[in-house]
Amino acid sequence: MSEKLLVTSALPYANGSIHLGHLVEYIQTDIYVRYRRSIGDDVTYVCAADSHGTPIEVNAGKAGVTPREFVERYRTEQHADFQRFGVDFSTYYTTDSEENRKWAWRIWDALKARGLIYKKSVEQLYCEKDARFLPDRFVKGTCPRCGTPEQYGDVCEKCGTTYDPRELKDPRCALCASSPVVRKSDHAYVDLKKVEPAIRAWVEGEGHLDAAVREQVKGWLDDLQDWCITRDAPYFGFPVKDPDFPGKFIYVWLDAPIGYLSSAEHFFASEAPAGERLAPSAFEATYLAPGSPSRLEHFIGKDILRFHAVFWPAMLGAADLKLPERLAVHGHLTVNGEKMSKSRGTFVTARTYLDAGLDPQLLRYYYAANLGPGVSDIDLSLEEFRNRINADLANNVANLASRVAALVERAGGELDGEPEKGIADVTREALRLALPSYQALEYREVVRLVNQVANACNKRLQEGKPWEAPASAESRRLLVSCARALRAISVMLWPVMPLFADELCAAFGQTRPGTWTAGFDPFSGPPVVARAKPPQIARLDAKQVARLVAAPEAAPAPVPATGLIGFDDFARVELRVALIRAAVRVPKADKLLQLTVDVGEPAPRTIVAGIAASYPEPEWLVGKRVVVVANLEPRALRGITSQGMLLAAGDPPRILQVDDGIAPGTRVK
RNA sequence: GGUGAGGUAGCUCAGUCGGCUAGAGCGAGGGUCUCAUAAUCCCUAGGUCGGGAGUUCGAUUCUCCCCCUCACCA
Repeated sequence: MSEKLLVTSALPYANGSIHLGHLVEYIQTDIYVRYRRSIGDDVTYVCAADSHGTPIEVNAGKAGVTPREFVERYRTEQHADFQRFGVDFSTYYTTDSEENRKWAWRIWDALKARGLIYKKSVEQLYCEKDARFLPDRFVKGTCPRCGTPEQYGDVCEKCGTTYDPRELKDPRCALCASSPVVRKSDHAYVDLKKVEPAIRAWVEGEGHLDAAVREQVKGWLDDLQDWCITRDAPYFGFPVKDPDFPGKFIYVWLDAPIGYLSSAEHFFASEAPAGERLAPSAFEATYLAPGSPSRLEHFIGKDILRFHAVFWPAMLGAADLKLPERLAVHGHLTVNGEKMSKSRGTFVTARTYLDAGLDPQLLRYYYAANLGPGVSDIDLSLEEFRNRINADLANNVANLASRVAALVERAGGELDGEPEKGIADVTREALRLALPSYQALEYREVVRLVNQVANACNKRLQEGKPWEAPASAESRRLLVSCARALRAISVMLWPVMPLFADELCAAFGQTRPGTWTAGFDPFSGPPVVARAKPPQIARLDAKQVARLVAAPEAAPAPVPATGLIGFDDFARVELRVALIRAAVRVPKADKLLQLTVDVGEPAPRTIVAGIAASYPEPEWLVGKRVVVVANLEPRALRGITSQGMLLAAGDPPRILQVDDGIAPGTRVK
């Protein structure tokens, strides 16, 4: 009965922080994964940082670190953010891995062996100063149609015209502002027309795509354009091994989806629990081979549909791998009805949400309440968010739990017995309908069902007035009915709000079934007791929600009038003990020393400190222990990236030393 | 310009394989209980189902034309 699934969310580009728009997808996927696990399926949920491409290569350079370091920083941050929102990946790997290199080369070879790759010479803009070809978004110029200046190389924001970067008037390199020249280069193209029938068969296959999406994709298939899969150096990515394309790199969009496979392979080979590991060959036989006993499901946003519905099946098919059982496509997030925008302050990051003091489960609930299987955008209206949470969770569900708990307490002892028919019918029906709704990604429907059950209970309490005689047989029966209906709510809501659901069940001494099946009956089970206070959902007020869209670039955190800071402010500063390994003067700088310090991490850090005046012989510092701010944003001083700051005092400043007994890396509290 | 999706109560949406008085939740107005988080529960919306034409005994649901919104593409 139980199925094996490999489920993926799109791989976030390791070039920025996670925002609420990303979270629509990861929460949608995570809810599905949890639903599947709760019905007893064996789900591996794979994700990774998409680590290649020109923007990463360029931005790493600007930050003064290697692309690999740059990517790793974002990968770590992204993974932590996802975890805070309850997104339960089996693994969060990277596309810049040996496994992925191997898979990318294998798929290239497969495309080649099928005769799908051909060479074409193309003209592109080339910046002689930076010695690189310029991708569309690295060119700025004047729109050839409407004359608007400062437009990117692919599309005019003003008039919406799309064009070739070569058509721009006064093109400029976005990096150095010099004028690019046109230069030719040979590139590899995939001849998609040759595999069009196979792609079409998959697209039209039952259950693979939502109807509206399918129509969209079929439109593309009628006029397939070939796909360029190489890029010129400098590029952060895998080199092409094929001797026909010397010096070229594999385009990031070829190796990104391959990251699904390589990350899963990596998980089974080295991260899975000991008893569940699979060697690459066994993994492939179980999850990737045609006819293998598992489902492959991808969740993506509509913006990357073409890559997943056209290119990806072509790649998999060429490599004799099975095609996905489902491609679930969602719409974008708007905030207060508009595209997220930094200038309007509606570009809300995961951190901003958490910093506003909001429970991540509330966002999960709101998304669930608005998510269906279609591609329509969902809007995070602050007003609606607040209404939804207050009306459904605080007033209806959590308040029901709260009143039932108080009454169970007054009824005394353990309660058991047959439920009231009315409540039982509504509840069983809701459970029955919730299963297929989850399967169909109709989370809106599940949320509706949950509220229907809570509403039926609230209504009966109002009629039955069990507070007048809590210990009477009728009251006890009603309370058992409500407590167990809450158990059903816990089961239905668990994929959306796992912590809340677990607490809800436990509060009445109830349990969630190990496996939620159609046969599960919430009305037979352990007796109802008032074991713990049920979980609370505090009503949100407008002020709290408004913190999400606080004015952009707002004044630095307002210091309270007293000049005091809260503990939280202090806790955000990560102070650690560091051991100085080396210290040298920074050339042409009177005050700066470049220090190499050990802060208990695998690699030492470089810190530039303005303490040279006090230490004419920098070597004296070697072996000393100091305190550094470890989570300070890296900053370049005199061309050297300083990864932190050390505490010093006086004028000229001298270091604050630490006892020898304290190990490098120890957190200072 | 092409392709695709969509336009139903103030808001978010459901629905009709053509048919009795077109539904839900939220918001708003009025009332109610007091176990509960000023929560619950009850009543109140009369919306040309984007516009027009056609098919039909009958269309919001089918056909055609038009308008508008969104997405993708050239």
